[in-house]
Amino acid sequence: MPISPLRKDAARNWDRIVAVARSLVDQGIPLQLNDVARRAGLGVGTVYRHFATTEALLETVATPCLEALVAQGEEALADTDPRRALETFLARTVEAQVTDASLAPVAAAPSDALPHTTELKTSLWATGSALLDRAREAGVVRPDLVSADLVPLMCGIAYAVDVHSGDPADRIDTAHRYLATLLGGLRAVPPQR
Amino acid sequence: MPISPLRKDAARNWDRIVAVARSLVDQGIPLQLNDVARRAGLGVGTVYRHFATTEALLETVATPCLEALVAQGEEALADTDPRRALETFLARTVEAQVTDASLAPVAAAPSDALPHTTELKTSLWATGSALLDRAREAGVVRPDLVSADLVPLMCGIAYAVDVHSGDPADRIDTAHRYLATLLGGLRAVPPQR
Amino acid sequence: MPISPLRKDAARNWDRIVAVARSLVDQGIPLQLNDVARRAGLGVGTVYRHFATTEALLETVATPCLEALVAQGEEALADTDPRRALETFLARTVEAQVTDASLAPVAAAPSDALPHTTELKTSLWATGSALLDRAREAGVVRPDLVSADLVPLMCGIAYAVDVHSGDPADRIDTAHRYLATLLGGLRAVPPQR
Amino acid sequence: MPISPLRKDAARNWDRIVAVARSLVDQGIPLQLNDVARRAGLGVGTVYRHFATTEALLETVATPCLEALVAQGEEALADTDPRRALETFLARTVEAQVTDASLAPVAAAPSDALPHTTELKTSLWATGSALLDRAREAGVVRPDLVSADLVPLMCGIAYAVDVHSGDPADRIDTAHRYLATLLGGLRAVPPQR
DNA sequence: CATGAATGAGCCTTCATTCAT
DNA sequence: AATGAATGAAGGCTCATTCAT
Repeated sequence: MPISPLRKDAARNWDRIVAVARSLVDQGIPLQLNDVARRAGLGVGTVYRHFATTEALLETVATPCLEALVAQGEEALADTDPRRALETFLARTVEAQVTDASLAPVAAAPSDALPHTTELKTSLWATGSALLDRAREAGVVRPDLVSADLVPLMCGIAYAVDVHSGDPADRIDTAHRYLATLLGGLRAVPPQR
Repeated sequence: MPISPLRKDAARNWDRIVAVARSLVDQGIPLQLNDVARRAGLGVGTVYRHFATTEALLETVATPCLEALVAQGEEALADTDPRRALETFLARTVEAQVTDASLAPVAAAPSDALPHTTELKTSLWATGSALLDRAREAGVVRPDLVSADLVPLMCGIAYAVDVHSGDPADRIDTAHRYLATLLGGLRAVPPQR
Repeated sequence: MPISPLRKDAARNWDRIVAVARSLVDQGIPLQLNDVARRAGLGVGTVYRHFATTEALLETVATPCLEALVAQGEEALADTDPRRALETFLARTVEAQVTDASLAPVAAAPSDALPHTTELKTSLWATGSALLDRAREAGVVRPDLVSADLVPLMCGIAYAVDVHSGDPADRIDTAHRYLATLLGGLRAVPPQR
Repeated sequence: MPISPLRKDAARNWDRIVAVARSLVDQGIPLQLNDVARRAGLGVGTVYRHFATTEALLETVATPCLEALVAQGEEALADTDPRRALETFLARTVEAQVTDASLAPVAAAPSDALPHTTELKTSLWATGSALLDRAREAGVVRPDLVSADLVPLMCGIAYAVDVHSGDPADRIDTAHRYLATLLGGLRAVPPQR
């Protein structure tokens, strides 16, 4: 949502822009501010006023979903079973990524256009980190995986689902299958044999 | 290498182009046929004559590496330990991907520019498939992973390594760590608890 | 200062705008009304209400300096030595131009945005003209230079100083040197030889 | 002229571009590569291929004139009268500047787009410098003017002529008058009084 | 009076591809 | 076969000015 309260008409334009961007993202069409402006029936300048860069717009599109994930992270932290807490949280994470095309690029980006995005990502990272630590201490995950690996691995799974590219309806199932496999390996396996 | 025998000068040009492209790929510079032509000291037309599209050139650059992987697949098939065979083969696969920037896009592409690329990829797929089947029959991998998942998962790991983006020298280690985790999960784990 | 009495708040805005513009001019940043508005913490409309064009604002910024020059012109007219009167006046003129970046464009402009600017420039022109005439009658300047040449020559010197572009601290010295040279030539030199 | 020999058609385009640019310069219309392309009936890319920047095109337009000046510099150096040599050279210089609008910006620019331009400017500077030194040694110019002042002063005169802005036909006369004045001052004048 | 959102023409630049030489 | 000039659509971004609130 816009940082400072906007005039009603400006707010309507802001909404339109984000809506158009959302629909483009959903159709897999790359965001271009000129294009967004045209489709929204607005001048380019208007779009640039609201979103200085493509990234800023994309992050704005992704924000609601990131916020939902943050909320789900809170819930996971409340779960007393360390393994279930971690696994549920990661499941929500990959589900979101394979469901909403705006997330993957935002998650993988090394830097953010909007401070708010950074806050959300930091919060998510902290949650994941806490959940992983707790699980590790409980001895339910292998000890050589660290919190800095969580984001790459989740992005990797989402990417794998993209590469798999079967029926769009199967994306979530595939994601679950891949995550389950990874989680199987994440469990504290003594290097067998 | 070029499919049909070329005149000697044409062959030299072909080599130059591929060499330039290889060095660009290694430096992380996106391939552009104009650019390649200039750096190779050739006309654009010459480059287009040899490689109709950027993809064709990229696949050509990737070919030796794919061929090496095919050879390693043969070796793996000769290994009598089903699990070790599979795991070794997958390890070679991800190592190649994180080492050679030309592979990831070729591996992930749903279609190929060159028939030869398709042959190599098909061969690799068949090898992976055979190794996976054998391992599954031996009961050493979980039964819900099918051969169509191998490529996506390997690409996913390579992507995860990219997202991790630490010291380039650590890429192989990171790749091994991620693969080990996945393989841990790949092992025939009874849904615990 | 604003022509007609303004409401107190309007006057405060006017002051802010001019102050911001002055600081921009001093930093060599080109005036843009949008930019000025933002830096002044005002709406663009407010700035446009006060100053219809960039030129109007620039002339307003230049005004105090022009007024000071007019005053110095009065003093020069009171000097009984015709040559010294002229030379001192011209010295003040170029010093002002190389010191205050708002002057050069205003001085060189063939037309003005503000009537008051025209008045000041006319007054300065008249002063220069009178001083030149007096000097010419006294036989201390060459006869082929006319009052219409004074402004161009002073602007030319200021421009030459810009082109010279050495240490900013040397600008005045350079200007003096160039003016001295010109004045040397201005003196009633019989085409020697 | 183009550095390496061009194909006939390319040469024709090069000529067209330069001709269009020349006519724009003569009409006082600012050069814009897109605009030049349109007027020349060529694609933008063609213009960009020949001239990477506006400055490069402008310098190309100015080149013949600069070359002529260089030639006149050679002649001046052959003149045995130190004062006449210097004064004639400077006269040619300002005449060129007020006659050809492409010169002033090129002369005043602190850096050049084309190496050839730099060569020409360097050569001119050296010539002016030599002529000035010779004149100074002969005691016919004041000692405090150095070669680094020549370019600024010539540019200043040209600028003064622009500011004067009378009948275009009078520009050369005005330039001569201003130069004569300056030269009068340049002569070795003991600080009189 | 003040605001500042909206406009959109206008400029710049890149690059994949074609085709005359 | 080789060349490389030409093309021009496409995309990015800025900024002076207007006008609804």
